[in-house]
Amino acid sequence: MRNAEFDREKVLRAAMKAFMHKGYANTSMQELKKATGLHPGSIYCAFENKRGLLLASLEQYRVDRATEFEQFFANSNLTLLNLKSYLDNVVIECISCDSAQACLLTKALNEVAEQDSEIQQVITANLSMLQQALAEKFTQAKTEKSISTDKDCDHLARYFLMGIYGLRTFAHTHPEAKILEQLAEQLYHDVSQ
Amino acid sequence: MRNAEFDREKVLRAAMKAFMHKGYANTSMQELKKATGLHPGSIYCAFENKRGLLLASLEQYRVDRATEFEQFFANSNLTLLNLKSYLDNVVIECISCDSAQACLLTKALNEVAEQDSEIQQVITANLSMLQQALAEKFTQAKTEKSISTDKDCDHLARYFLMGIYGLRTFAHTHPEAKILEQLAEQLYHDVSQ
DNA sequence: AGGTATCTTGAATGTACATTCAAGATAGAG
DNA sequence: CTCTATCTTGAATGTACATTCAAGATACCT
Repeated sequence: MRNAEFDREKVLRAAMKAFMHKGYANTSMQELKKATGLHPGSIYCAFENKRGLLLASLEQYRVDRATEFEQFFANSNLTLLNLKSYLDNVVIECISCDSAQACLLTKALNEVAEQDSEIQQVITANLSMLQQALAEKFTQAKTEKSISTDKDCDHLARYFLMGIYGLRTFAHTHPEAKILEQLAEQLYHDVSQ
Repeated sequence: MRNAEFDREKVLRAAMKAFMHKGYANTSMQELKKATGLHPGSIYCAFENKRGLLLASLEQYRVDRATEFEQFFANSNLTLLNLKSYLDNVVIECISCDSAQACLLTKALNEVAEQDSEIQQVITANLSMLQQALAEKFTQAKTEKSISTDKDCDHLARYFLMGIYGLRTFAHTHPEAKILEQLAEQLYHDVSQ
């Protein structure tokens, strides 16, 4: 008997980073080897192939993001303020201009989902989970009386998420802090008034 | 003497369609040959290489979209209503689920701009032009007294564009007409109130 | 300490691709 | 009608890639 030597989570996070930085097709096996420290043989043994590595990375991304999400809402009953923090964090990621901070889900959605319905489904499921988690937070904010609008919480969550997608794309061409903050500010206003 | 036989605009629109559908890296020269009707040699003679074809396609896309944009604002003094029509048209394109109706600029921005600063610049310039054109329309809507907000028109244009980016991404996972229309409706409301 | 099952390694493989180029075709000039 | 400059064709080229696999290394069990 002998166990694998590598740390699966570390490997997947490295692969995630590489895919986010250069995209799926443009990340060669050699680059994945360099990024993960795993030789091709090991990658194929552990994940079947490059596509399997992407699928595993997407799953790890989901887990990591879900954890991160809960942390934003852990320390307070002021759910609406936490939603603001969550949004501010997106802006910070956008400003950092670190392409490794992009969203693996939207990146992969643009590049590979069109050609691969399984990956399409995985990504859609992940984003739907995020959307539902946001809807719950909006519902909570309503019961806390922080939001007085009569709009549907599912709708608010969708609009908020749409804004985040838009913000990320916008940042690709205009990564100026002030402008992104202004946009986020209005988005926050429009979902909370 | 002898002139080229192919119609440059037709070829570029076919290439555009192919790139929008499958992305840049995943569209092989063979597929481009099938799409454009041009043999590899002709493509290389006319556009230098595959990247040159993308650049030329991006330029044709800019021209086509600028024409289309002006048409939306040609027939009326009710600029605000025309902005609504423009937005509704984005929703219609999203609903059609025809990936060839996606936005070549955002698609290329996601896939290649990160690795190629010239293409990055071209796309950024194109999107900035659209943003500025939108800002002018918002200014006009204000002088027509259709908009009473004291918000900066440049800001309104950016927010509107951000919403469109978000809408397009959102549609990839939820191409349901009703939901997209609802989101567009709120976006319109938030920029026009 | 020895045996073995499993993991790791990285060179070898085949494939798919962008790109080239020389032969063939054709429009227009004279 | 002939000639030639230019365009068109598509097979040939070299490269870069994902994937495989057999040899080597190593941890665990007895």
